[in-house]
Amino acid sequence: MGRSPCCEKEHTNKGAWTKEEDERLISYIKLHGEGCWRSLPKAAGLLRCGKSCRLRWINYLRPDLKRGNFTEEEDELIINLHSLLGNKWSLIAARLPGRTDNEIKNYWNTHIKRKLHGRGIDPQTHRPLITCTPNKPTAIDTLTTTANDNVGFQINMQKTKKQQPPELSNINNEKEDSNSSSGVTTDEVYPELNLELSIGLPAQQKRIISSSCIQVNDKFSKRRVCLCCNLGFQNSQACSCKSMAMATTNNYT
DNA sequence: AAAACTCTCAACCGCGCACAG
DNA sequence: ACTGTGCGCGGTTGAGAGTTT
Repeated sequence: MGRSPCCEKEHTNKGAWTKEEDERLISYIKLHGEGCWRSLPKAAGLLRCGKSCRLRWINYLRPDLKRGNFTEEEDELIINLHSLLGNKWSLIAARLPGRTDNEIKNYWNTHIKRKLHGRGIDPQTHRPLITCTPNKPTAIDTLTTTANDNVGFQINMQKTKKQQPPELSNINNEKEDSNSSSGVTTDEVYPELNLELSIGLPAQQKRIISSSCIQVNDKFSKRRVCLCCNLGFQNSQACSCKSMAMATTNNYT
């Protein structure tokens, strides 16, 4: 059956917005308010997809947007929030008035990542890099990131009703401490932050065997897979599983 | 001067979730 | 319980600006 398209693509403009389109959108939203994005383009006389209108408004035309460079304080706030929330750009943006998720995401990818690498910190894990060269993450870093992000932790964020601020619960102190390179918690630096977060083990599907080994239970088989071995680090310092066989997809039931 | 290369960021795309019927 | 619709999110792309050769 498939999903119905969000708009009739053959009758919509794409690419950069013109001044006239911006003005139409602004004046329509000033008159009628936000919302009902699907029907907005037609009502506003725009040959645009509703999603495109929403994005243009939220990321560029909204009057409360703070344009211009990020301050040092904003930088540090983003870094701290990212260490707690990961790539949850909308949650991060919700705590930076006047900034959009898209803006923060772009800023993260173009500036902050580099900044953290310069400090010797892995931007994904917020842990010190184990580097061969000063600024580049190694395969081991990638491995650690993969294991921690995808297998080791599952971040549970309780979703709430629309339009309400997200409710996250119970910051895991252990994680926070390990991520805080200065030893100062986010609570101390940003007491006004309400970051409720809980972290738990992932459900049944995958289980950590050792730091680099995961157990994968899928509908075909149960098997152990060593990420180190798969990346060619078997029998090295990076790999402690001492079992090349684990790198294969042999069943381990 | 211009070609090649790099960087930035606005915009697009596809997916998942919530909700109404 | 199921299905369709709309919205919002995160990842990715690509045009254009800036820089280097």
